[in-house]
Amino acid sequence: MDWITQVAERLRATGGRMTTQRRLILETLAQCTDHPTAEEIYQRARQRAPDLNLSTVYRTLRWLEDLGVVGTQRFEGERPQERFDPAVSAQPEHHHFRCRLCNTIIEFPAPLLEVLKQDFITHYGGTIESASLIFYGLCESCLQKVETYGPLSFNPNAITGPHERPSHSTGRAS
Amino acid sequence: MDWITQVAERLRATGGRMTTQRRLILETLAQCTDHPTAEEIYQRARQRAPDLNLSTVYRTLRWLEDLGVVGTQRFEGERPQERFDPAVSAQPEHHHFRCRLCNTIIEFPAPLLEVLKQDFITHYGGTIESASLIFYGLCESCLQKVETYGPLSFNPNAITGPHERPSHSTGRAS
DNA sequence: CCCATTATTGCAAATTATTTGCAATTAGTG
DNA sequence: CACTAATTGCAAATAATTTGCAATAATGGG
Ligand SMILES: [Mn+2]
Ligand SMILES: [Mn+2]
Ligand SMILES: [Zn+2]
Ligand SMILES: [Zn+2]
Repeated sequence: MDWITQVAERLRATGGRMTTQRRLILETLAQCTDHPTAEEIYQRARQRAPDLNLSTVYRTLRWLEDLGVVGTQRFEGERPQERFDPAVSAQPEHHHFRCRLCNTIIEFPAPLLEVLKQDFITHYGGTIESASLIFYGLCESCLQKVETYGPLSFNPNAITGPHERPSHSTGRAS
Repeated sequence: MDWITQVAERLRATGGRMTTQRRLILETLAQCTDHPTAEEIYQRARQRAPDLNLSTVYRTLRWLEDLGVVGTQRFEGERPQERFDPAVSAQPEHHHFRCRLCNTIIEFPAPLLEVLKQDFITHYGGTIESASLIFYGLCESCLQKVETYGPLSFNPNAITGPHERPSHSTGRAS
């Protein structure tokens, strides 16, 4: 039984219905190797069903989030938008490195984190149910480029557009 | 020389001006022991200067962010709003635990994280410039309560209001 | 296979967080 | 004290996400 059928069954079990849209979104997610935004998932899915609606994408994603089928991530320095992580079912506890220049994301396991969790609990008590660890820096390839060509002051892959926060302005004229 | 004067000097050094509003916001931040949102900082500061404007708060916070005087944090399960961290200058590398029930945040140092960073770099190369680690779970006191009274299905301290995401709804009637 | 029930969709409008343009104000400088 | 550029307040723009509702479609039973 494949992933989609599995999810579908969990859905049915709670009185939910498997619809064309949901199947499409699941198929789209299954093909992701990245951490797309709702909008990106919407655009990818829409290529096969142009009348799919963004609300449906959001609703489906929230539902999958509740089911633990997708995770959500927010990365610093980005527009305040949520990114979805279809990989959580495959690798339940993985963490993220994000390159400040090319925005590449590397997923990695961190078994050592358990020690940190234990450490915390010994000091402060309580329980830890989940953890989010994000490293920010330069990926190997960007590091090479910087070493070769000197520091880049700009982000070559930066998403541009209004409502960005490129380098701070208090309003003074340039 | 106190913290505010220090920040003020850094500001001057780049052609900035120290204004009443900025001083007020800095004083407000200096008194924070938590991780307030822009709105919260605005409300606290406004008690002393009712005509302070929220835009000014945002602009000042972004400026402080660039200076590395405040940090920003986003916690899972919250409204998608940014929280500001006035403690970064005092404790440059500290991390966060957030209680799922009472929303308490505990700050803690994690020197062991260096090992994890090294581990990562040995595997994938590149460099790590910063790291964000957040633990989610139950704080000691909530854990006690749960053990005594049984699991609470609701969050006693939850921020409520529209645009929340309380427990997922696909739109079906209840 | 068709019907009834009700979950789900598409659409448009609402919400909320954050940013921005601009004219009026003000800090810093001499 | 006057000048100039930085900053503010205000209102409006932007953008991500959610929601109400009528129309549509999935499921289960007859
Ligand atoms: Mn991932
Ligand atoms: Mn903190
Ligand atoms: Zn890179
Ligand atoms: Zn607690």
